[in-house]
Amino acid sequence: MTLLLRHGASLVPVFDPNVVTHIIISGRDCGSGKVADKAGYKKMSDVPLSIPTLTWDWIADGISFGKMPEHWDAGGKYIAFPERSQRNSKSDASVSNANARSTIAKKVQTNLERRKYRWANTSKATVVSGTPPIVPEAISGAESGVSVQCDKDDPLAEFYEAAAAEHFERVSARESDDDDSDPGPSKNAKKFAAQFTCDNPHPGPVGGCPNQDIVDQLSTLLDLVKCQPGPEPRQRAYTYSRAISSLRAHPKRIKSFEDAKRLPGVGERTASKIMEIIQTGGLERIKHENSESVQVVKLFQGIYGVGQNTAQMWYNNGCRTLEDLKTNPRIVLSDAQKVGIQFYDDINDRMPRAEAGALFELIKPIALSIDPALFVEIMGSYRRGKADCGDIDILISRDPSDGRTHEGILQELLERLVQAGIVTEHLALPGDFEDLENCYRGLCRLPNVAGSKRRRIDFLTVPWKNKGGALLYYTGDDIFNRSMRYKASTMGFSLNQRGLSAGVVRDPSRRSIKLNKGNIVASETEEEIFKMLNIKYRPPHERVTHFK
DNA sequence: TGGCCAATACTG
DNA sequence: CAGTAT
DNA sequence: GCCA
Repeated sequence: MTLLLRHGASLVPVFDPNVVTHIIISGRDCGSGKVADKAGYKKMSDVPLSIPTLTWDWIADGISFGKMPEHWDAGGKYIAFPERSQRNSKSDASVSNANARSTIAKKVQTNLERRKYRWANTSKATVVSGTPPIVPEAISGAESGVSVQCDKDDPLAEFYEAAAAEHFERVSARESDDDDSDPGPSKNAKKFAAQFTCDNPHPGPVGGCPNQDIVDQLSTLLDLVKCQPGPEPRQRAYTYSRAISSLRAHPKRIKSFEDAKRLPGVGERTASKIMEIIQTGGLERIKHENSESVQVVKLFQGIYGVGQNTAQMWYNNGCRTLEDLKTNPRIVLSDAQKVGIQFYDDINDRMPRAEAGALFELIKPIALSIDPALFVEIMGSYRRGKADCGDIDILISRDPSDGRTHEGILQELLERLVQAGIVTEHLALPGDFEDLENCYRGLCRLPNVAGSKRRRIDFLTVPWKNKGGALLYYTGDDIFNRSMRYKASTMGFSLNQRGLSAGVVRDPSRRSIKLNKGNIVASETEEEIFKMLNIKYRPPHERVTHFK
């Protein structure tokens, strides 16, 4: 230590990335975790790369040479944690800006060529003659037409009330889970049904929720918490979302702390927050959490392929804007992330229901033209009847009773979709197209529509016998899924996209660890899975987020 | 105080 | 394997 | 953060 000080170094009591220029590691007993911890980071990867971690040798050599070695990283001789610099600094020389940008488009193709599969030329976006025409009004009228459509034409509209009624009983009676202990119609059900629409803006005008302001504030807080890394914020976020659901479902205005606390999923802390919102109209906590770092991290997490950890790391490295990411030579973007940045706004936009429908109506005939016996279904929020969709999920399967399967279909389909200018970029390709079960993620757009946005699209293929499990799984919504999975696990089952398994043996202390995989007992249809779990069947539009 | 929000595929 | 995504 |  004294040696360092004598040679002009200064030691700081508290690690501050703006002050500290080097981290010197002495002794081999010092693991990376320890260093990261000292610096106030969870992991070494969180430490800004601008601050080198060097071994004591750097000091020793520096002193013996009379001056510090110029290139501390030359040969990696003094690097204390090689794995840290490796992933990013490797690119220092290789990636220049212009280079990086111009390769984005090409990367997609490289991505394809990398695999052993053959693809149509992506860059040729001109439309092929076989493309079915788009019904213009389906698109152009989408903006204003949706709400109207839901009121009048939407066959799903009538289901909302029933769903709302059931929901209300569950919440008010504190029923446990989705099981079907039917207490009979409640007289409040109808009154509540009218307000349930605030939960789902689609069927009608928003604004009927008596606690909308509270919901909004808590949702804001939820958003801020969600982008923080680590399991704790994740749990808190889940708690908030439960409280919000509960609040949304509550038919009456919350007036007191006791009112709030009575809601399932609302405890002391949240009740206090609710009171603060009622009294002041806002939440101090939101201002507190909404720091620059959180905002930037949120921005970065909007990039496909960037999660909490990567976003935080980039922030710690000094990046603040999307431009920074493209410019900073230390940042190495994956192919998917490049696409994610290029179409940042498109991808983070939701599409009108009509657009999802139009895309599906383009895609389905193309799939059927390959094999008319295919089962092609759109899932996700579209299947649940939502008025806008974040992405398109398409399930493909085929009844093998005639001895044929859907093997190889996905690859063929994707080639045609690329050719037709519908699928435009790929994000993740299946490991093996010959498999009967695989998943694809990419971007698509409406061809023939000037300025149509890129939309996220997923294709999933499953063996016929798993069709029900997959449908259930990918139709969601996520809270509904979790609820079902949770119930399944408490009943000794396990539910995944392949179906419902029985005889699963779990580690008693850590239930997530399965000691025994069990056997699938229900999977071909959604109905049989519901039945097996003793849950009354719910059509997709009733699988809306609700508390238990 | 510990569990909850699972289970699985692709990327690098 | 860690991170991300569904 | 909530709940058993």
